[in-house]
Parts: sequence; structure tokens; C-alpha cells
Amino acid sequence: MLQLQYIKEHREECISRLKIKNVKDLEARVDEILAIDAERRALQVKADAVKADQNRIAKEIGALMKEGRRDEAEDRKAESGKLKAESEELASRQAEAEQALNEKLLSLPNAPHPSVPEGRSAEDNVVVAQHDVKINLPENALPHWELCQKYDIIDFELGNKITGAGFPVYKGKGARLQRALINFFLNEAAEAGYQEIMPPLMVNEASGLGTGQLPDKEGQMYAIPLDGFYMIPTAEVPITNLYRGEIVDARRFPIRHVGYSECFRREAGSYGKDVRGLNRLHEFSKVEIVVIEHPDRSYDTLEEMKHHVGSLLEKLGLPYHVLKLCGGDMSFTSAMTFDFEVWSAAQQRWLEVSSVSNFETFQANRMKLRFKDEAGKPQLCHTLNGSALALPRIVAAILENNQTPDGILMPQCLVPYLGFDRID
RNA sequence: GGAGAGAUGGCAGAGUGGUCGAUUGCGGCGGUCUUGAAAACCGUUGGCCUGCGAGGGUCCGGGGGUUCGAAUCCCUCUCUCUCCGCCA
Repeated sequence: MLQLQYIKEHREECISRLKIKNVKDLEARVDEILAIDAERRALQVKADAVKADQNRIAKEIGALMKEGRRDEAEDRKAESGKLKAESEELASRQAEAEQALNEKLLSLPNAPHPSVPEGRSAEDNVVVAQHDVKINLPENALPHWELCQKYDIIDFELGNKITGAGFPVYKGKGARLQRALINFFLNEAAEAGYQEIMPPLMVNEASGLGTGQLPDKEGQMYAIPLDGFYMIPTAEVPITNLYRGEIVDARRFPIRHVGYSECFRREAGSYGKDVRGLNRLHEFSKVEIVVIEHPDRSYDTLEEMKHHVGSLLEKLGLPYHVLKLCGGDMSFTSAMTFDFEVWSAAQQRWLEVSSVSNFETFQANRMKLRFKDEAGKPQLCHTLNGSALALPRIVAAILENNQTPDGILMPQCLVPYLGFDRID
């Protein structure tokens, strides 16, 4: 969530930044927050004064009792009793104001960086980079779901049987390809300085709140109500929450992590050709990079992360472009996001395989993730993350783009991990 | 799943109704000494809210209660540890 202090001190700037995200009733919501905060502070000043009186009297009673002046102590007790009622009343009003303030703040999205383009939908995203690769498709090129069947490497029907739609079963060379990609991505990230984490695949509610999945995207996660857990939609959740509530040593910046996990998403409301084959799944594998960074350096780090993601796609020999998301297409939590899309030649469409974002202090504020600045004062860190990479659509593009009459050729960089160079 | 013990500051560990935001040790930071370092010695060392400031308030796992007053007493939840059972 946004920092209250920022909203207070930069109301105009805050509103103009949020406008880009097409927030409804924006000014009214911001002003309501400011009003509730003012009320809350006024209540606290009053409550503190009453409390101070109570504390003083309680000490006096202690002293009087020690000296054996019981009558005077009893007078004091009566006095304190009156204050108690007043103090309880003030405290409960203050708690109400605090809760209201918190709810309002929690429901306000992150303010986009001033350079984020305006726009309503994905149509308005801006292509900022393009990397072409020549593709020679055979005459009778097949979409990946037919290739999966032809070579018996990914079985969607079997997944339906044992779980349901969107839970494919990888077989033989298809399974081996998954494992190879995961290892390739993890090794590349390790070489780039990211420490590997293998996180739990279920998290508690506090973690969901920390990274912003809760409360507003609750319906997107699979829940385990009996134990109060959620299946993670991305490794971002457990890895970023590793630092929840911490005051980290500024000398550790940037804190770079990479982790592979299965990701679980309900994807309620999805349908049609978008969900065909590997295009959209309920469970998929992803390698994620997460960085905790000093606010002054976070946008440089975002560039480094983009560079890392781009280098992976280039090694895999996939054509891709990079989109800078417009305000209307950005996530609730992000201040700036770049999407990487690969060209899937047989489907003739772009598939999103990575999303790299800077959240600035939005997540850090929710999870109280801080560092000490030069003056020794705690400040919020910036958090960033990006897919590096999500497997299914990478697999779809590899299968489609590299198909030949003699089988599907594997990218050279994967051969050492695979132990074969083609699927046939 | 059954039985028991526990949760205090970065860590360890005192504190069982009043002057305790909390003894002490370690660690951290600053200094003295030293060519430098170590050792030794001295000092210092939490977060949050509020206030221009002085200051005030708050926090001893979470929530609730008793009391003029709670780290300390009561209830409850969560978590951790030990033993038994089960198990990869």
C-alpha cells in the first residue's frame, strides 16, 4: 500500500500518478483517507493526554500506599476511575478510525511511475524492444497441443482424469524438457548473482497480504481453509515474504534471489482459445527472480532484471518483444511493469512469458520491510520481481517454432540438460 | 493424534502486581591504548504512533479479562520444544 506520509505530503502528485491507473472516484478516495487520518491523530492526542494522567495517578497511588496514606490513595482511585471510562471511549474510537484508514489504504492501488504511459487496456501497451529470429515453419505446421499429442510428450486428457482441466501431465521427453528448462533457468540466474531459494508452495494469510494477493485477489488463489493456507500463485509470494518485518542491513543491497516453484492459479473467468493447450494452466512451473533494493537504485536494477530475462530468450533462440505496460493494464501492486512476449509461430500469436516489475515501497510498506539509512533511521525498501521464466508458453513456442519434418529441434543451450537434441 | 514444557530487546537469558522499556552477558557502534590489529578498559546500543520541539503515548507471541496500576494474575488463540504414536 502507498505510504500515508507520501499521500499527505504529495496529494497532487499522488492523484496525478494514480489517474494513470484509471482509479474510480480517485480524489474523493484520497481526501477521505486524509480526513480519516486527521481524525485519528486528533483522537490519539486526546487519548494520550488522558493516558498520561492515568499513569501519573497510578504512580501516585503506589507511592501513597507505600507511605500508608490509604485515604488519600482511595481518593485518587476514584479520580482514576473516571479517567478510565474516558480513555476507553477514546481508544475505541481511535481503533475504529485506524481500521477504516487501513482498509482505505489497502484498497488503493500502487501509484505508477510518472513515465508509465496512459491507456485503458493491453492495446495501449508500448513496444519498447524487439528481438527477431528467423523461423522456417514447414507447410503443415501444427499448434503445440497437436505436437504434444503427436510426440506423446504432454497429455492433457490424463490431467483431466486425475485432477481437472489445466493440470497437464508431462511424459518422457516432455517431462525431461521441463526439468531441463528449470535447471537452465536456475543456473543462469545463479551465474547472474541470484541466490537460489526453494520455498514452501503454501503460504499463510500474512504472506498473501504482504505481497498484495490478499485481500483483493483472494479468488485467484487456491485456498486450504482447514489450515488457513493458500497455494502460491508465484514464488514471488514466499520469497519476498522471507523478509517480511525485517530491518535489513543496507550493505546487503541488492538482495537477489531466484526460486523455482509450481504456481497455482484458479484463473476464474478464463475461457476460449486463450486457454487452449499450454496457453493458460491452473498449475505450471516458473522460475522467479526477486530483488530487495535501495530506493535510489531500484530502477537500475529493473533494467538489469530485464536484461537477464532477455538474455534467456536469446539463448533459447526465441523471437520476442518487450512491452511497457500502460496504466490500465498494470497490476494493482506495480509501479512499473515490462512484459516479455514470445512469438508462437504456429498459433501466430504473442505469448506472455515474463512480467518484470518494480513495486517501489508498495509491498515493503505492507510487510514492513525496511533498512536503515545513513542517518540510522528505518526506511522502506523497494521490492522487484520478474519471471525468468514461466515454462508452459516457452515450451509452446519452442515446440511450434522449431518443428521440422524430422522432429522438433531443441535449442542448443538445453542439449546438455536434456541429453538429446530433438523430439521425434 | 496423545502427554508435558515454553514464547521477554539482534542473540542468549533474568525478572511472578507499583519507581521495569525492562538486570546481565554476547554481538553491534564510538572511544582510550597500539606502528596496525587483537586483548583490556570506558561509553553507547529497539520498534511504532504523535508533536516544530520539549515531551507524551505504545509494544515483553496474538486477542480478551481482573486491577487505581500487568512482562508478572485469569481466559483464549497461535506457534515452538520434549516424549509417545505414525511416517517419506
